[in-house]
Amino acid sequence: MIKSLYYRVKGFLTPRPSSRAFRTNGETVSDQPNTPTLMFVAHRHAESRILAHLAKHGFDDLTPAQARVAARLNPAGMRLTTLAESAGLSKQTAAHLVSQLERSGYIVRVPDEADARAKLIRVAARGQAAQRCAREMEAEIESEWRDYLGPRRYTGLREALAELRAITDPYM
Amino acid sequence: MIKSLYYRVKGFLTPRPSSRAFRTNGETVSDQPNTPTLMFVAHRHAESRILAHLAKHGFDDLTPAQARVAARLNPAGMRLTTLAESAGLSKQTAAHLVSQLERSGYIVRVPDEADARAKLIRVAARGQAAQRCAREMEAEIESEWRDYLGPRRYTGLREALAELRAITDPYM
DNA sequence: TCATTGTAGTCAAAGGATTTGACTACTCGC
DNA sequence: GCGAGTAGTCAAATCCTTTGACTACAATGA
Repeated sequence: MIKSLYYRVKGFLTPRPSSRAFRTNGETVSDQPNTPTLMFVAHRHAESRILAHLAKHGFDDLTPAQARVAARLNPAGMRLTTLAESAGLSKQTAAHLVSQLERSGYIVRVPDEADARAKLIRVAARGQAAQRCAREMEAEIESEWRDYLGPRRYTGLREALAELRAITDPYM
Repeated sequence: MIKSLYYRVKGFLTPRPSSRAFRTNGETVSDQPNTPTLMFVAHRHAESRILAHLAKHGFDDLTPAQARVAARLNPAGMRLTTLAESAGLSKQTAAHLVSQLERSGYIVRVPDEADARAKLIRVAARGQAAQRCAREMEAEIESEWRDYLGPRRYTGLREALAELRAITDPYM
């Protein structure tokens, strides 16, 4: 028996409500996509809520791609190539988004003392404010997830995802 | 003590190796991003491998966005609106991608008997072949992840993700 | 020292993806 | 039938990403 398709109700193992097809208006839709797709769905949900939260607090000039790349920046400063690699973008795409973020006042580019070819991308005051704003919603979402799954399972989820980085994140 | 930052080695609780900063060439990079970002990283890895696998087997005219939308189709047929909603796209974007997929022979649009306004998007033979091809790599990735995390933790990951759909997937 | 090789970042053009707003055709409930 | 709502389309504008070529500086080793 495939255990994961069942759950416990009043002491019995019962098919999950989600394991039926739904929307049966002439079309049928199978459920439980593969694991990567499940990750995509949850990520998209979180991202759009964070973006909406930012927009509501005055950071309404951030596009999704800009926000995604800005989320990886730390105050200490980062090189473009490192940023691109960590965000999974080409240097050109990263440079394009960084230029937009610079124009909007979220970041600044300063020379890198250690290497005259390089520049450090630093989070400006406005960028730090945006990061704080984003972190508010992130915390809210994570606590919703923790409440829904329970602390034990939520921690397990996070740890499993963190460890998967070792075999999925080319930046590591 | 924050438990999740520690792991068990030879009976002791030890800081995770990943909880140091890395890339210390003048820049520092903090690690362990938030949970949604961890999901994003793993999903991106899987998606690009699936796309590469498809390209290697003759499905090299699929763009990422096309593949993402095609992955949600089932052979029974689906309406555009349903597809758009399930993929998290606007109707217009979905229609655009579906037209491309139709031109490339992956899907066909047939009238919906139940509603003269609607059409059913059906996966054509080429589309079914592509879906089989994609599923090969999906299975490979899932089994790698299972091997890496162990069956127990992998199942926990999958179940947690599946249950999160209830509060993150507007389509459900 | 100087030539070679490689890395950091930029420019520009092309194409792909997505949104916005307006529109037609059809359905459903009253 | 009539009004409100739904399924899908058209077109324009914008955003995102890739490709290829390029400049400037760094690191290596003869």
